[in-house]
Amino acid sequence: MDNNLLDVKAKFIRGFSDKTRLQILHSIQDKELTVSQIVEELKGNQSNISQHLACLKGCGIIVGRQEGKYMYYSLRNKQIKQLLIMMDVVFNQVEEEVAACDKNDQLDCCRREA
Amino acid sequence: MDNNLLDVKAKFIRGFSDKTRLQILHSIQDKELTVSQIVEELKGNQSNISQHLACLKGCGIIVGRQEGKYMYYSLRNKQIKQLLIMMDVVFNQVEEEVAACDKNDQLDCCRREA
DNA sequence: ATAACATATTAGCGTTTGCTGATATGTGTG
DNA sequence: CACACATATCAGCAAACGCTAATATGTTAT
Repeated sequence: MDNNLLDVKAKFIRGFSDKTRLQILHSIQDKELTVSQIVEELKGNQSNISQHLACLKGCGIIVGRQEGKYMYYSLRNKQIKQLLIMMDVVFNQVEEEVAACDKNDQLDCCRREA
Repeated sequence: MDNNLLDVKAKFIRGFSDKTRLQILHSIQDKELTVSQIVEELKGNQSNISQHLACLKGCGIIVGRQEGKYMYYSLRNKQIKQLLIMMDVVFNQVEEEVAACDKNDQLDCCRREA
């Protein structure tokens, strides 16, 4: 794969790799929501959520649709939803596997502090 | 979802969100490889690759198997491979979609410098 | 035009990340 | 044992990230 494309792909995936963004994605998994609705749902900070939305949009993961003074966000397409579901499934699987089999092979990515 | 579990899930996904790690995963997608084989294949730095392997292992994405003085790494299970493939497919789709339809909605995640 | 609301953007910060180079650990071999 | 080789870990640094608070932009209603 083209070297630069690989960078873009990494950035694409990084879009999914944050707790707040995962929460946002979950909240709009099946319905469009307004920024303020998302802020409300996550009990988050407006600026913070807005930045994460910009990130997700920049990654191609979500799309925005302006309607009046509201901005509605939703997943870009069905495949993104499927990917989210699959990430979930595989993650849960791995979690179980790790918990059940390898007591010494804990999930604790990179330099995760205690 | 439990708040902490969501953090772990984010870390899990973060495992996939780096160019070098994507390259490593690609190189061991269908076969086990030794650290030095991976270093060779990516033309990378041994320390660097080793750290990325530790990260991938900590994320539960890959597993290591020692054999003599060699350490063989491979994907943890078939589902990880499927997830990788699906990430690929969805990413390519999004890329096309963005390139074809929304000239103004460029893929350029978060604060990606020029 | 002004006011009120919804969202985006900016600045500054502390933390985390990824890299390199040096060093440590581990494993087989003479 | 000493030695070579394979891998892991550490230290230090620069860049990227995520957060908050403040401010700017945009949209509707009065």
